[in-house]
Amino acid sequence: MADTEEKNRKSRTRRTLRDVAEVAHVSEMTVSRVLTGKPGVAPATKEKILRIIDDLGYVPNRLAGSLATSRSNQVAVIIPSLINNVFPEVTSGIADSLERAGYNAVVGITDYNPVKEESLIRSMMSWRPAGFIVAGHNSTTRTQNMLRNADIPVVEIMDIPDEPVDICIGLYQKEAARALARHLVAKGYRSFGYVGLNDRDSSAAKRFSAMQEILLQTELSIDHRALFDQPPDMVMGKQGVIDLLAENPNLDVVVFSNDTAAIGAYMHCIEKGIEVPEQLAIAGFSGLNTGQTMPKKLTTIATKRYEIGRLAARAVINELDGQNVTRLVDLGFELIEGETA
Amino acid sequence: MADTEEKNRKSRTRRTLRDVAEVAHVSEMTVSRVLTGKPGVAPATKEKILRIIDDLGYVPNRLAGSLATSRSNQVAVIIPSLINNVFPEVTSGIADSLERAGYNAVVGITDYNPVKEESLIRSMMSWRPAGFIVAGHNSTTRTQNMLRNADIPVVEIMDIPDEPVDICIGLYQKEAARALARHLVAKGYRSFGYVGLNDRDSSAAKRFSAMQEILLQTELSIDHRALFDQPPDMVMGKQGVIDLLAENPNLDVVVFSNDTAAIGAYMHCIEKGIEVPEQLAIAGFSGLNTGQTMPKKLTTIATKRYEIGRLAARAVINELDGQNVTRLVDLGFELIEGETA
DNA sequence: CTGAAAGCGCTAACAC
DNA sequence: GTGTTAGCGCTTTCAG
Repeated sequence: MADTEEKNRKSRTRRTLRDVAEVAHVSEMTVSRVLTGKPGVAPATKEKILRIIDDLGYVPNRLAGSLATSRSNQVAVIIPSLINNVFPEVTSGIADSLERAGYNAVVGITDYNPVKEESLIRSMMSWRPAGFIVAGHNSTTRTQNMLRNADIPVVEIMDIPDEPVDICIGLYQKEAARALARHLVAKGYRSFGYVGLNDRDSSAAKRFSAMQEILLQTELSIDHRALFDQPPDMVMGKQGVIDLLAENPNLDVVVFSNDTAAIGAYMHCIEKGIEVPEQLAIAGFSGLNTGQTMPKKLTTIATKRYEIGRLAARAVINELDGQNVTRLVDLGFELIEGETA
Repeated sequence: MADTEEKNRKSRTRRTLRDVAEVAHVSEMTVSRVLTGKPGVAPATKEKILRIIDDLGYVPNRLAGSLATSRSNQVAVIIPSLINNVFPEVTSGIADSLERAGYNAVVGITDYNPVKEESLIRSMMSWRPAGFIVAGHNSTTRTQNMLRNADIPVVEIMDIPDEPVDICIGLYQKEAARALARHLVAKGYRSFGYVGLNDRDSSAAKRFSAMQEILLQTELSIDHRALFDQPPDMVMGKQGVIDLLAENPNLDVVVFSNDTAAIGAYMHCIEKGIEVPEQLAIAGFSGLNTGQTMPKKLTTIATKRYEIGRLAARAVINELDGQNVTRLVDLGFELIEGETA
């Protein structure tokens, strides 16, 4: 217990630079220099100041600092959901990478709601973060404008949009969806079902229409859909497949908007003795670990989630550093030809 | 495109209250009143100001605002990891609940590292957040002191610690672990294995020792452990069970520090034709959806993750509002007697 | 209903 | 090496 006098009583008013300066018999500037690691402070003074800072339990006030410098170490991160397993992974990549460079992530969750997204971004903008990383592009026009007019790095991730605000890092969702559709057609499936979140999830919607396109080329189409109002988790995947089979027992294959839902459906099949893929094939999207650890590996599209996050954070940092940053990074995807489709 | 003059050129220097005030021919104070929703502004003036704000695309600077008021709408959230499925769920609960009250979550990830935790908390503290929500208590003494001396609400979540900093919401991990241990003993298992993260995960460590205590009462003990250096995911759960069985093929039951790992192990058993629970029983911890959707429901301890998050956020908000807040909320746990143990 | 003055805690830009 | 001055953009307080 190295408490100085004040014991554990919560200090009514926090200490300031001034307090430190007074105790050290130096000016505030000198303390500031020590704090910001600026050169030009005598080693002895520096040491004394550091000791006093520690003694006093002084914590700098970055509100004041940032206001004065108009620089911040906070990076705003906007994601649709944390329940959809994809986003914790990209967020981890972002947070790890930011943290290594002394930045913090301020995470906002839009719940796939464009209105929420807009107000969230507006609110975060008011903290004057160093940059923005945005996943999901349900963006309203106002959101787009805000991002375009922000004089800070903006990185869009996951889906590469048609008209990027600035930097973007991810993959062409449509291409990925097409690859999956082609694979399924080639495998000989003919009667398609789909389970996903409703149109709020624009990335998934994009993928769905891309798959339709491909199927139509061979006079096929996804005729049966089970859409939910929440990001599909395992329970919904299961429910989705039940609904679809009730609607059309002859379904060949069901595509799920994410792996988690697909896994739920697969579990259901194991339980009910439905042979996968002989009786019913299953395909997901994401390439989560979970799907690849199942007794039968899930057929899916693997994306580089952690890596996307990591690179997005790097892009923000490098852009702030004035380095040359590639505006568009396509990390691609990998079709995992598993055993479920 | 409702851009006023400046088109899409990024405005070099952001607009300020003053800009708005000048255009509106009023003082900054009047604009400020409108912005903060304070009464005492003529409806006409108010309307005009609002229009101008919109035209100008003015975004308030909360750094300045917070500095002036020493109030903030940011709540710092400290969690060990986003990969461990438990934390996205509590974080969702927190974010949802905060957002509804106009607050934002600033999420920091400690990676189960006390040193990182300390520096993270210090860094977040310097933003003068409205409150702190902390999960995981690997806390160093300095961390504890920082939190104790912060004159803002601090809520510890998940595990109820022996010496709470202030408010805490969660469950007694030890009790939960004991309940599980008793169940397994009652079921007749005698040869125990354990798979988990190493001691960095203090909650899991706590649970482990609590289980040992119970087992020792009947002259049993967990003799075989597979510890990893990362939060156990499915792949590790699988690897863990392989390692343990290699070490001791007569193992009755393996306890995993989380459901995800347990599921990985279960998948392995299905694959290898190991009968669960006849040949090998499996138990997890958390009660994730995934485990309960498997063909055989996972035996585990269910915790109220989303709810803990939700209540933690409410506690911060209510405390800030000066309402009476219960200092200790035990949300308990539920032993799920699944089919795997 | 509106405005003027002072200051939140820090740092940039100069002096010395 | 160190100090002084002037703000960053907002809000509080008090006047009118």
